[in-house]
Amino acid sequence: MARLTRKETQVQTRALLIETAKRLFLERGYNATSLGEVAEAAGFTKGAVYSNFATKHELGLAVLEVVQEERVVAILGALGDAHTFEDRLAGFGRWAEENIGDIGWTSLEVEFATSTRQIEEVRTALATRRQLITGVLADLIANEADTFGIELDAPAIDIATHLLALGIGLGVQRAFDPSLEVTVLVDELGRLARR
Amino acid sequence: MARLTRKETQVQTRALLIETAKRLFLERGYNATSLGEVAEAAGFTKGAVYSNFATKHELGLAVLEVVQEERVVAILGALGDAHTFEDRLAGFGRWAEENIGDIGWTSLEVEFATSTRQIEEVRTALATRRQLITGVLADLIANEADTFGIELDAPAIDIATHLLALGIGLGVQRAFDPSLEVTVLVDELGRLARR
DNA sequence: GTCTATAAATCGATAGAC
DNA sequence: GTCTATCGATTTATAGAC
Repeated sequence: MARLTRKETQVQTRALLIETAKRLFLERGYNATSLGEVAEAAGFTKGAVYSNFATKHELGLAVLEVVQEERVVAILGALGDAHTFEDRLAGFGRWAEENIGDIGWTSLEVEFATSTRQIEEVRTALATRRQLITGVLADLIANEADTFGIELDAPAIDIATHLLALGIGLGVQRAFDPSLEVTVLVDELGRLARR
Repeated sequence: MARLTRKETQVQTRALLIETAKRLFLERGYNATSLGEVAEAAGFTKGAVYSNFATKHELGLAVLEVVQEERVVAILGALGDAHTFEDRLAGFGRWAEENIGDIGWTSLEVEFATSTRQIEEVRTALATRRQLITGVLADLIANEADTFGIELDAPAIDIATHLLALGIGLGVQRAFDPSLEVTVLVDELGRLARR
């Protein structure tokens, strides 16, 4: 292993801070987690955090970026390499049951978004990312429809918006009421796909 | 005007505190509003708040209760006294466009729910209220379907869960991205109703 | 029941040494 | 770039007077 350059160690530190913050934010929530706790858990002090992130919400944005990327990758992976539409739908269903509102992805996104709504910089960043993610999901839907010869009765972007909102709404409610089933999301996807 | 008894003045104070807190929570958010600000804006001091509410989240729960009641009443009112199904649907559409994610109802509910997720007492209270509201909405849907002879292809409770989640998801996203249209909700309602 | 005063704790952010 | 030390501001919550 070659010695790391300064640039490399900084990238490493930054990544470690984001990873640690992600874990703590998911476990305890954004507001309930202090920068000091993040720093200590990562093996640094607050100074290291502020050397890499100007403010707490900048760290929050970085964490959210990672989380959202992972979520997109997870959805793609959930569809798997199945070759029939039913199998792919089933794969998504299994993923949804295990992930919607369970680990806390949705809670974190939503807590962060609502808690920082005063900060214009954060608001626009979240809006941009929302549009990006919706677009990716829409492309995925359009591609699935094309592959399996399904006719969509609404623009893919509308269906994506619909499903994303449904997932957020179910996830945030499920976080405080685990009795809420997410089957409605899977059912709806099947319905949207078939009509 | 007869002189108020002690009990009456306390009820009045409590109501005034809730009303003031509601306004500030909606404007600035739950976390960003301190109890001192609430007390001062209502013309009291923090002592008065703590005489009526044991903790901040207890005040938050009281505010949310009022907000949720108002929301249910508003939905009922939005349907209006129209006698055709199309008119009632149109009334709901107008209400949705003006209210979903605009004033901040959804943001407040969601911010409060996610920020207090550690507090078991709050969690169960929110879960109970969620089930209650979903039930009320389900009854409303079943009643509308019955009145206008519409056949529902899913249990009313599932449709209610679906619409509520959709409204929350759209509202929370619209709070930070006003470019998001809510027509998808109205469209979906019409679709759910007709099939 | 409300007010005054204050406790007690925390947190985000900064300054300066290394 | 990271650490130590600390500031400064704020907050929830409490104790005691009225």
